[in-house]
Amino acid sequence: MRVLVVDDERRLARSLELGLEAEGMAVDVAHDGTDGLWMARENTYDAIVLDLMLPGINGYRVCATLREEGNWTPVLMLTAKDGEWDQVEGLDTGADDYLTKPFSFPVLVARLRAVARRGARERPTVLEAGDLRLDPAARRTWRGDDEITLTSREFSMLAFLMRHKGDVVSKRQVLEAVWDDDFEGDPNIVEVYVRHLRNKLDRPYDRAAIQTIRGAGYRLSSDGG
Amino acid sequence: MRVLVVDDERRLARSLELGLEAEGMAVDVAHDGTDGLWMARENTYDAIVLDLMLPGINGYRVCATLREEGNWTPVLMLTAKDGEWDQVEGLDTGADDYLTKPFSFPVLVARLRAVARRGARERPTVLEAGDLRLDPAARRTWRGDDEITLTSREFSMLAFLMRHKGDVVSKRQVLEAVWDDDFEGDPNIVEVYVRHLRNKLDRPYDRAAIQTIRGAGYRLSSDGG
DNA sequence: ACGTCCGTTCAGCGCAGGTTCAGGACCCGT
DNA sequence: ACGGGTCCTGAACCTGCGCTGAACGGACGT
Repeated sequence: MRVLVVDDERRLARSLELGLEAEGMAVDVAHDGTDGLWMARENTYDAIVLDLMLPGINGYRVCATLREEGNWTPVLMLTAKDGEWDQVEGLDTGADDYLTKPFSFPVLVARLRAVARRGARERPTVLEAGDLRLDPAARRTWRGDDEITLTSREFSMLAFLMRHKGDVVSKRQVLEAVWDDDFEGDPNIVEVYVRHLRNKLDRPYDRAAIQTIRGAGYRLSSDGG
Repeated sequence: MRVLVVDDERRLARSLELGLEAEGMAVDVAHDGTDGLWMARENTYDAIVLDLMLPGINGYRVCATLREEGNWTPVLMLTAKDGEWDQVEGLDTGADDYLTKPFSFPVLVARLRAVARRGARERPTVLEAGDLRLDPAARRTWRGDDEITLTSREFSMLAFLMRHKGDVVSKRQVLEAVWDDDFEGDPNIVEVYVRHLRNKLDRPYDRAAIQTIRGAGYRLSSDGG
C-alpha cells in the first residue's frame, strides 16, 4: 500500500512516515502544497494524508486541484480545527475523510486503511446554489439548463464562491484562494473578475447571485440569486 | 507544538520565547497587533499567546478578527488588568482562556498545553438577543423574519453589542473595539451610530433594544428590547 | 507573421457611507 | 430656576470603495 503524507510540520511528518512504514506501508513525504501536488500527480498512491494548512498551496487547494484534474486518489484530510464548517468544507473539496489534530496514531491508521479500501470516490461532487451548478471535475458550469463557458480564472473563482455560498468572503480571501497566498498585484483584479462572472451568470438572466458587501467582500447567494 | 507569542513588551516576549522553546515548542514572536494578525493568518499554530494591550491593533480585535475569518486557533489571552470586565471581554471575543499579569511561567505553560490539547473552538452559531439575530459569517442581520441591511460599521458595532448583550459597555469600549484603540476622533461618532442602529432595528418595530445608561454607556437588552 | 483569447493593470467616476459639526433636548445637582 | 454636562438629531462634508471601460502584453494556435 503506497501512501503520500503532505505536512509541513517536519516532526509530525517524520513520525507519521516511520509509523506508517512500521505498518508495512510505502510512504512518501512532501512538506508543502506545491511538492505534494506534484508528487500526487507523478505517482499513484492508494491514499494521501493531507494537512489542511500548508505553506505554498494549502491542502484545500491541493485536493481541489487534484479532483479538478480527474485524480480521485482517496484523501484523508488533517485539520487543526474541528468546526463543523471545516468538516463540510473538507468533504466538499473532495476529501474522503478528515481527522482533527491532535489525533491518535492508531485512529489515523484505521481511517487511512478504510479510506483506501473504499477506493477512490466514484462520483465527483457537483456544487450547487439554486439553479447554478458547477462540476469541478468536468470544469463545466450551468445556469438552469444553459451551459456557461468560463475561463480558467473565472471558473476557479466561482468554484471558491460556491464552496462558501451564503458566507461573505473578503477580497483578500479570494486572492489567497484563487490566485496565490502571496499575491502582490492589484486587488482590483477581484472586482474585474466579479464583473466578468456577473456578466455571464447574472446579467443575461436578470439575476444577482453575487452580492457585494461594501467594506467586507462578496457573497454568493445560496439560492443562486 | 507551534506557538505564536504576541506581546509588545520585548523582554517578556523574549523570555517567553526562550522558556517555551526550552519546553520543546516552536515559537514565533510578534510585537504588535498588526504583525500578530498577519502571522496568525499566514501560519498554523497549535496555540496563540496574545497580550490584550498592544500597539497597532489590540489583542481583543486581533482575536475577534481571526474568529470572524474562521480561524479558531486556541488563544490564551494575557491581560495586565484583573477587572471582571476584561475576563468577560476576553472570553466573549473568542479567547479560550486568559491569564492575568503577573503570572508564573509554569502556570502559563500548563494553561497553554491545556488550551492547545482541548483544540480549537467550535464555530459559534449566530448571535441572538430576543428576536434579533446576527450571523457574523454571512454578515447578515434580522429582526424576527425581516432582514436588516447594515453598513460595515453598523454591523461590527451591533456585533460587539450583541456579544455583550445585557452588559453595559462604555463609549470608550465601543470605540476601542469597533474603531481603533488609538482612535482620536470625535467620540460623538458612537452616538451617531447608536442612532443609526436604533433607526433600523428599533424604530420600525417600536422596540428599544439599545438602552442608554446615562454617564455609563449603552446596553443591548438581552431580549432584544 | 498575425489574430485571438486571457489575464492583468490602470485611471476616472459616482456615490455609499464615514466623519464632523452645531444646535437642541434632556437629565441632574445646586 | 438655573447651569453644566450628557446625549440626541439632522445635515453637510468628503474620503475611499467598488464599478467600469479600455488598453496592454503574453501565450497560444493558425
